Amino acid sequence: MRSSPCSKPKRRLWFRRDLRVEDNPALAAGVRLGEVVAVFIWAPEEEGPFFPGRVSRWWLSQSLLHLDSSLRSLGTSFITKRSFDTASTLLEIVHSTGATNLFFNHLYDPLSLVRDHRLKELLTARGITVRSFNADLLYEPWEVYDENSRPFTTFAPFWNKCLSMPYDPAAPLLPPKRITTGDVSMCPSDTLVFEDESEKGSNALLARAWSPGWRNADKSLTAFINGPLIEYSINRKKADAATTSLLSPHLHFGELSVRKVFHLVRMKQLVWINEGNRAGEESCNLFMRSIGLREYSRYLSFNHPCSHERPLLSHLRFFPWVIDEGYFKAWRQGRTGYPLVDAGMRELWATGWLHDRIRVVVSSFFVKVLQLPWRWGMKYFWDTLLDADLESDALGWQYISGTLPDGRELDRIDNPQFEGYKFDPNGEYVRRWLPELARLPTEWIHHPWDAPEPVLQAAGVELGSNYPLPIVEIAAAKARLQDALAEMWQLEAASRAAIENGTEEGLGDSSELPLIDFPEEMQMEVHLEPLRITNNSPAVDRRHEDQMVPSMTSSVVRVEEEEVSTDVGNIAGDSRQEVPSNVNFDEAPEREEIDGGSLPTVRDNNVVQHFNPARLQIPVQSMEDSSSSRTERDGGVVPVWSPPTTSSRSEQFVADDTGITSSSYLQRHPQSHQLINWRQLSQTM
DNA sequence: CCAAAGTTTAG
DNA sequence: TAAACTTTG
Repeated sequence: MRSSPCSKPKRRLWFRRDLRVEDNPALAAGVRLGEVVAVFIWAPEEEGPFFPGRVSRWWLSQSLLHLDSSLRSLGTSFITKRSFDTASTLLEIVHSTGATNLFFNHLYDPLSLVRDHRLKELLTARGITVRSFNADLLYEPWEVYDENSRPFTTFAPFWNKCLSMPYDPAAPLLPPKRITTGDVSMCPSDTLVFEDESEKGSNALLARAWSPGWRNADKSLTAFINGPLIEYSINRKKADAATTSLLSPHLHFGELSVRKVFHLVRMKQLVWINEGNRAGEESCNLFMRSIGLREYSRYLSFNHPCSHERPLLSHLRFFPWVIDEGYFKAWRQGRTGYPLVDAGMRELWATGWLHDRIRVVVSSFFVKVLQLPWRWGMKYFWDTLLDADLESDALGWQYISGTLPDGRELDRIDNPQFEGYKFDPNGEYVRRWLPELARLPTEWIHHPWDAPEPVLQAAGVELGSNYPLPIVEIAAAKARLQDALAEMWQLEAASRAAIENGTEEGLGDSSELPLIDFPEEMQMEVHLEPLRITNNSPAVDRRHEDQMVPSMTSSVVRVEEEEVSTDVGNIAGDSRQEVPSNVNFDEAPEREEIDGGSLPTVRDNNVVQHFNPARLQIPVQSMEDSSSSRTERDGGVVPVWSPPTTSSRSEQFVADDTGITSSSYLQRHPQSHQLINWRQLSQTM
């Protein structure tokens, strides 16, 4: 009965961030149709500045081991390849295994959008059938549109729409019972190295707290749903308790299917609704909302692929960021003088983890009090977080920075002292992570600078010596922020006027300037006590350019013994900008229908993109272009990701008939609702 | 019933 | 911080 090997379709299955065998549509499709060769390609240099950080690489390595053993026990081998060019490596594997098909699951970060499209063209041109699937989202970004068939630009209506779609997210697929392996005798695996010697010690600690791998992810999900979920609505505000799901790293690497999460949580919710358990019901809503934010981050990334490096609201281009690496360093080290902020930063450093609320606190402090460029902070998160996720982190930082239409107000400064008493009322969190303040009474724990001298003495705290005074006073930060915003609006107005007058070189249209790189070695002298800024401090160094992230290697000092070393940033310091490839999207077809499946594609008729991963420049889909064509659930037709049109109408986030009343802030600054005009940008890029 | 005062909530 | 929602006089 066996057909000859030649006539049997041979699938190649390309794993990326879908490291599971359960509910993996690409895997399921492959298994259904023939022999399968499973592949993982490690080409981190292609990620440009977003080379994974130490903890993230550790997780990946563990997850791959786990997947490898699953695949082997199902009957197939798992090929791993070290590569500097995914495309050529894939071609190589295709040839050496005689594969006729390539299956994989979608990714939505800007780099993958471009790379996957290019790969598909490349392989299709060589007679390989390529199919791609949704394994990462409840609904594909191109399935969710508003009543005018345009993409949503704010979260709440987006999420409402997701929750009221005419069809449910696909039900999870069971793992295959057995996988027929393809011939891999000509395709040896490379041994992948994810850590260097200096990182081993720190990584060993991670294994005590975390268990990567899809089966463990599944266990964590079950444990969460049967445990903390019911109290989630109450507990999620506490910085110090393990009451969140802790699923984000599992989700990032696709060890866990969000669709499974969705269906299990909803089943639980129905039970609680039946029991009349309001808190449980609400907990499910809130938890699913945070899953929704993850969905939205992909949605935004798909519709605005530059969101990881450029503000989505155009006026933010004119914000005069404070360029102060001393601030940056103090923030990273947890030496800002604000206990809640510092505790968070120490926890992040020590564990690669941070409670969601604390992420908001430290990033909002970073942007609003220190006024450092948000991309620096995002990069540091990227390097240190176990669940570092480009789309989610870009969404978070843009939200905090006020560069989203529904983000935090630009002129709002949260006071870490008050937030401290809100999220850590007893100071336990601060005491855990700041041993130098451990003996301070709760009354003063979140504002030691106000404490009477005898109290400080009794607690062994010497401000300015073993714990810093506030690096910037809140009142000074407020004043400074007002100045910066005034300057920003002035420049924005000037620029608009210049453009209207046809004086093309609009004043300070800074996003067109090259991003400024920092010198490799920074001669910041190590001041244990960073300069304090008060109301009468001299002017700070401000710049409008959206700067590159400075190298963190050279500037981090050991302040505590437990700070192993600064491997966190060492990758960032390497020069790995050498992955140039010119991408030309000229030939993209209008509509893709290849073996029933296709992936999001990028197309640009006018411009040959010089694709430099270190600085992605992709023309962005305009609101008007959004195709409204519907997608079938699995492997259906996908709208081509279209280029900007020539129309120059700028997108508005209107707060009109939908009943969103505009705040006084918005009345003063209506531009706060206006998306950056990507079309204009892309024409000059 | 209204308005003021208090409470909650936001990624 | 500030807006929306709830409680109270």
